[in-house]
Amino acid sequence: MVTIKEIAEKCGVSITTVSRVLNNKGDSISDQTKERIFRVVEELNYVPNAVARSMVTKRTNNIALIVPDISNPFFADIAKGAEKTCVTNGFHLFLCNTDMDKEVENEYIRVLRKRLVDGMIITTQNNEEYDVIFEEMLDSNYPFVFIERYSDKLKNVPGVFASNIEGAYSITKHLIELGHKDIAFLTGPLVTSNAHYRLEGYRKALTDYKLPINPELIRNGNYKVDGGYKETKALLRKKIPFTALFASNDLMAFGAYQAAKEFGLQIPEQLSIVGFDNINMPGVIEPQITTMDIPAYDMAVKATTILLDLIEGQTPKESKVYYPLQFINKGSTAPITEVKRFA
Amino acid sequence: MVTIKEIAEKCGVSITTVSRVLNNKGDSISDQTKERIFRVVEELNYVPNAVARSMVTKRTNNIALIVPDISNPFFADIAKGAEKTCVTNGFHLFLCNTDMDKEVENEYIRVLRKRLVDGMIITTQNNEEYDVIFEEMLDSNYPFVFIERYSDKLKNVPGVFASNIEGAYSITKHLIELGHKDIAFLTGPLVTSNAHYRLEGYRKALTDYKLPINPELIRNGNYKVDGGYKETKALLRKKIPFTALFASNDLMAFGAYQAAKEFGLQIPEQLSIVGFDNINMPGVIEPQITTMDIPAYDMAVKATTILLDLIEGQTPKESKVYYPLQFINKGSTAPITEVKRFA
DNA sequence: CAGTAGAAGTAAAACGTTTTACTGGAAGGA
DNA sequence: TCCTTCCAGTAAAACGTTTTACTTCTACTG
Repeated sequence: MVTIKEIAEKCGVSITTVSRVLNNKGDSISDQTKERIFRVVEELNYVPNAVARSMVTKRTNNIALIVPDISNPFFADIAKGAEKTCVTNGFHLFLCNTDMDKEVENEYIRVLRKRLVDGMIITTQNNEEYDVIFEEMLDSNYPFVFIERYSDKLKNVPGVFASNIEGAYSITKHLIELGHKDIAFLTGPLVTSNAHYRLEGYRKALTDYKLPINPELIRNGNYKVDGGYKETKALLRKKIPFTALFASNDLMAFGAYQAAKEFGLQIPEQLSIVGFDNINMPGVIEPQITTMDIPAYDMAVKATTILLDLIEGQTPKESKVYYPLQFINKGSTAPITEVKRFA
Repeated sequence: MVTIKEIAEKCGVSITTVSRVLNNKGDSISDQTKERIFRVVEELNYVPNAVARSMVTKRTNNIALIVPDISNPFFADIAKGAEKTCVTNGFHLFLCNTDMDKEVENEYIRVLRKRLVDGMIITTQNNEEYDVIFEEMLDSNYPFVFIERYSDKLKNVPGVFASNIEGAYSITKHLIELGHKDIAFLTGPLVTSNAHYRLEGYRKALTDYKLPINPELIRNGNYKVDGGYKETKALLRKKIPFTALFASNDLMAFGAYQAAKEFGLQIPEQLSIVGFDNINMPGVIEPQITTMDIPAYDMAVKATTILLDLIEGQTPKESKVYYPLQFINKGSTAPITEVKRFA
């Protein structure tokens, strides 16, 4: 590797001069010298060592985004928002995919925290047992931001959140108003706060409308297609009657749809299905799935902005932001009057 | 930030000792001292600075994977394979998503190359104009590997490739053998080598079977759903008759499917559709789309293994690997005899 | 008792930059 | 002529580690 020293030698100047020129701080370096340096840099194909640079500047200009499942378009949107914001601010984004594995998530956090990136954005996956890491990071003033990860113990961490309770409430209400009484619910992985909140919204709606909560209709999913499929199959096999199903995210709703189809059910005539997230999926099902839109991209932009403020040492204008969700009717629900109940 | 120096002072030992203990090189440090050091490290919440460490070891133990479109499940699979291989080898993977933007890709390469990562895996997106960067990297011995990116100018870069020509040939042959003569083709972005090869396979099959190549049936897509949709719509609107459509990847095939459905076409009765990649999509369409399976995960594992070898300074056993593809019939094609030709 | 080996540790260089505080000389002004 | 200012540039410290080569002491061997 060619270093700045070699450039300096070859140019017959000091390394200070080279450094200055290369960093555009050469207010008092003659044009000839500058030119000569640039020429030699080109010639020797010199690439400054960012690691050495970071050591003295204490900056990498990189941030990391930790996501549980990059194949979920919801997180792909988050990634895009974060990336865009980074790029327009001279930062770079490293994406870290944990595959919903706590250990992997933690390992990433541990590694990244060693100053490899200037800060991180962490999405979902709660793992209370590891909250201590965040407390340490908070103590040592390491900049990080949450997206959709809430913990009472970590109230002071800036974050960006969807109004999950309200969202789940309103989509459940939609089903109730169509006359549904037996509404199945697929949770997300209960290690995440949003999975809890969505369940809470569902429960609250049922309670407010004086409908019983049937624990048998509530099943634990994993926010993935296969989970939605499996749990719905299980529900259908058990023959507990239900006329609507609320999957905590769209991916599971897809799985539920598939399971229902295989069971020969017409959607929405025989079964209403709703999801959550409003992900942009190429899946060409008909009808598409009614859902709650979460402004993932905007949330990511906001989270990144907050993080960058933190990195610059500024207190961000808002450090906790809640986003309202929007009901998107795509036709996968129907009034119960039309329901031809399946056996 | 607490440094190794502070730990050393608080323990009343030299920093050498601390470093040794922390790196498990303390073959000759007494157990008491070790224990004391660990206690103080814990107490002060010391996190070694990876940047400083990297500077002397010249290693980061991180590699980067650059992908054009992380929302494409094909690349999500690649990412998983790479990540897995990294983790089992004590490395970490940073994912960089370029959104198919050459400039962004290049910026990433430029930044990463400054020793922020020990090497990189670069997938698709050719941009000949920038090949010079790779030549430089080759010259300076910077470790990198291609997945599905081929350039004659860069023959010496190790890489892992799908047998695109053969694959495209055989799936086209499948259509021809069903009696199709007018087979539309949606290309990928022609800045990628694999888009070219798939087109070549298609052409070759037509030629071998003495079928004319109709340029009007070949349209340039972008490997995304919207591209498949748009180009298929355009084809259908032009009323140039075709009875089969070969989309260069599954994402575009989804778009094509959607377009065809909107046109009221039955699939496969009125239009046979095939894709490429065999991505694992939740889209619950029926029939699913016949495709060529590319062993993305395995390819990524291989590419990562090669890269890690390179990083360790070993010459990898194989530095250019071609993977055969497998035809997967999912029922989206039908013999032409059944085709009720659309107007 | 001299010599040696091992145990437990240390001082200092090195990694490749940036940055702070300085220097030598030329030009300009009084 | 002397003083000041500006220009063009430099030396050296600093960043936080790892690593090489060394030291000191104790215990053991013959």
